[in-house]
Amino acid sequence: MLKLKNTLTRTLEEFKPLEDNLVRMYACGPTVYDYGHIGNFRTFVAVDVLRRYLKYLGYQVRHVMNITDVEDKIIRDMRAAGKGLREFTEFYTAEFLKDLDRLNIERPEVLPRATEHIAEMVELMKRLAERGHTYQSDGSLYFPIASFPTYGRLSGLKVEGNLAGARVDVDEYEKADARDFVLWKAPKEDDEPRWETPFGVGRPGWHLECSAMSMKYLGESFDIHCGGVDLVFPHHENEIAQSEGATGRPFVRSWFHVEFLQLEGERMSKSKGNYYTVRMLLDKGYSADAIRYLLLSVPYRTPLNFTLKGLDAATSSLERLRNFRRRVSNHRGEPGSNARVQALVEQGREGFEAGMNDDLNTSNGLAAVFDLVRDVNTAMDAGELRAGDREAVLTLLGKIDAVLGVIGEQQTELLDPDIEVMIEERNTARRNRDFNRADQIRDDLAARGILLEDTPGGTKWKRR
RNA sequence: GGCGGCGUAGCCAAGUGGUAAGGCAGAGGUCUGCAAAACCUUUAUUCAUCGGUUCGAUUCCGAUCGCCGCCUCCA
Repeated sequence: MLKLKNTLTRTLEEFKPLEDNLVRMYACGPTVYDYGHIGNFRTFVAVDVLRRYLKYLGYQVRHVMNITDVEDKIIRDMRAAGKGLREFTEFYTAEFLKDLDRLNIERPEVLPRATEHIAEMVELMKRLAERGHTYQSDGSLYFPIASFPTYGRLSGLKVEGNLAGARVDVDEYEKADARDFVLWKAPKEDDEPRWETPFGVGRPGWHLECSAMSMKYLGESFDIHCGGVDLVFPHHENEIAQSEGATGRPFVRSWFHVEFLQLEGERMSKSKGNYYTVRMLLDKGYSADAIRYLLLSVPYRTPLNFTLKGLDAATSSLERLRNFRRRVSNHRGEPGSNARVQALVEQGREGFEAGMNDDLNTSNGLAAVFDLVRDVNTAMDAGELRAGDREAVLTLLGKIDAVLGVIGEQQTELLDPDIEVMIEERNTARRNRDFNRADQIRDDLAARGILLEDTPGGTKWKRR
């Protein structure tokens, strides 16, 4: 039984969808004005592991992730780039999607763009206006938090306390109360993107987008809402106020917040150059799989220290998993199965699920996988693995990797004929105890990225 | 100042009121012509520091120090 920690209640709760077998989840996506960095992608990988594990458990998943394609920084940077809004945001949206693919992050079922949902936002504002949750000031529309008594429940920030004392001196808009937030923003300059609405000309506030789009695609109440911890306040707090203010119904059952990532023990900072994009790491020769592995190897609610040394370790760990699968695949065993090995497989499955069920504790899930690797390797060394066991191990490994998404597809490509010839020539040399010749061929192949292993079942090869 | 996360071996880290998972790296060994892969052994008398509760605390409580996040449309 999957248990998830819920930021709203601050407790570990048994997960059960509101509707039968369907899980409706929303994740706050990127603001497309620049390339994403690995801190951003920690969150998206964590959400991906969540959705994949839900599917592993047999749920159908409807996952929505917004693309914020109109916002202050976008406007600032598109001007600097001398581009139009659409042209500018399409570029970074495409780059974002490429990074999702590289990191083997499954596409959400729906990827709505804010600028394509202005009508829904207007509808939402109408409902809020009817219920007394809006006021107009200086051409913009605001949400008065005094109209929503439970404001602050998610973040635990007391309205009378910190919020009242928060710094508000450089506010650009006229608000009745410094804590109120904007729903619809009047343009500040002539060339800003804008839309005509009954609430005036302007563009949407960030919070409004997420409420409008999540409810459009998932309904007024849904199961899980995801995002980085930094979004708890004010973004998610405001989403709750807007959504529940408009519908009078509970917005989200469970809030899933991913902790921050540190880089080499320090805060990530673009201005200090202390950050990595996926592309930057690929250019350094690291694999996207290793990046994904490192990002998901630490439970999502724990701070993660991302280091290049850690990436090396992740690369080696992945290598171990792949070697294992290759070895099992190549294993020739007697027909039938061995009860002891079958028990190991069952133990591995249970261990993996126990870890994942505990609020997606991937550290413990992976520990169970590595225990399985060691125990099955030992069984193979002892000649205890039979054909049925091989299938059982591979099946389990496949199911687990459908969640982790790091091991990847089994290598099935064929070698070039001339390489086959070289391997054969080397084996002939070995039989004749001409080891100099044999080692020379092995070195030549290694230079071409083909690594050899001499096993009792013959010479095996792998790339890289 | 308020709220929250964290501080465990060289590195990344799990964890529980009863005596420290897993991965990487290191050392020794088995196997191998040599490798590779794999396996075995080994690497924290100790879990930031100081007090307290307890038969017993890394795990609970208090204080202190340090890192990170939010309180400003930043994952």
